[in-house]
Amino acid sequence: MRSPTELAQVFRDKQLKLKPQRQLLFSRLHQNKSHPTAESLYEIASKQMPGISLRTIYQTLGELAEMGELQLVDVGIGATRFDPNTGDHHHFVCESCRAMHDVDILTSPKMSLRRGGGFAVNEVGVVFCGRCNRCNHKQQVRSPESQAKDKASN
Amino acid sequence: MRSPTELAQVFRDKQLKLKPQRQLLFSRLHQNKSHPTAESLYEIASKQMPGISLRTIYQTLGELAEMGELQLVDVGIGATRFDPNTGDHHHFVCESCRAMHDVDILTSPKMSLRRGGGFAVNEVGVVFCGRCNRCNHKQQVRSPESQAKDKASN
DNA sequence: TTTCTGATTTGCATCTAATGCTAATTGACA
DNA sequence: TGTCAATTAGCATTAGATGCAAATCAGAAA
Repeated sequence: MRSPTELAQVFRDKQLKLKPQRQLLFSRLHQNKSHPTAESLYEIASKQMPGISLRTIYQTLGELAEMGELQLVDVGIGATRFDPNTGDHHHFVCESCRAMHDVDILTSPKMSLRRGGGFAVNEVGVVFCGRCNRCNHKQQVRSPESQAKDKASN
Repeated sequence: MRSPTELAQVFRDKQLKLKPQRQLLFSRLHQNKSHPTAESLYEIASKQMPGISLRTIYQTLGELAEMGELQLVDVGIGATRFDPNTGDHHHFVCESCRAMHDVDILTSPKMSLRRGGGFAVNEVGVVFCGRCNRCNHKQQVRSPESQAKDKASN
């Protein structure tokens, strides 16, 4: 995703308005490596701009995605994640805390270009599931409360 | 997934009952390569057993998945698919008709075992997106009605 | 600066997919 | 045949997301 300043220019060029809600989201998303959901962005944005609507978050995220500024990542568990890193890469998801991390591409180009069974492949998504570093170090039996705590601290 | 007969035995051994609803689902799932959703199984099952509950479909699918007889495939668009092929393989999804097809594994074992960035990887899911054979041959502009028709015929 | 207008925001209703809960039913064994 | 726990089915509820319409407002034009 481009910088907030660059995005502002893009929006101006397209005759789109630069409301403070958008600018806030631009800045919260730029170089954000946490793969936030709409809800988590809503919480973050609400701190700076109480009263901002969740609907607006969805709206803006959708627009940015459509403009190719954001990558949508949906691994099937929970909500869609939004990734400002639009380069060629894949994702690791921790089964325990659900944190998501970028994984630099390691599939061979052949894999992406492969045609098999008559399919024309446009995209290849690879999702690695497992336990992240942090969760690996907490191997004890965990209470649901402490798991909830984990989740909240992401 | 094992055959309906084998499954019946497994269920008996576990003191689980063999209601006709279950037996129907066993037979509809066995060697089913269509990657059905709960809803689509519901439609199919309803034809043979009008009045069967969608809740029962979800229930039974969940049990079979927990027993390792079914693989859950969730690519983030629409509902979870259920795959009786529990072997090591991946999936192709057609962006146009949403049909899903098995793709025999082509990731190297190294990829599955890989550890990177401190992650302990348990599973690697690869999803290929594109256009299937059939949809590739219908490149004309399509009306929403004809697309709906496609969807219904899966 | 003021006016105007269409883009944005927001709140609410709605939707899909799925699960929780409970009363009623029933398979299978004694 | 009777018993009882497993199962079913219906209904409520949830999470995540989108559709819609009224109110608001950024920014161009006057």
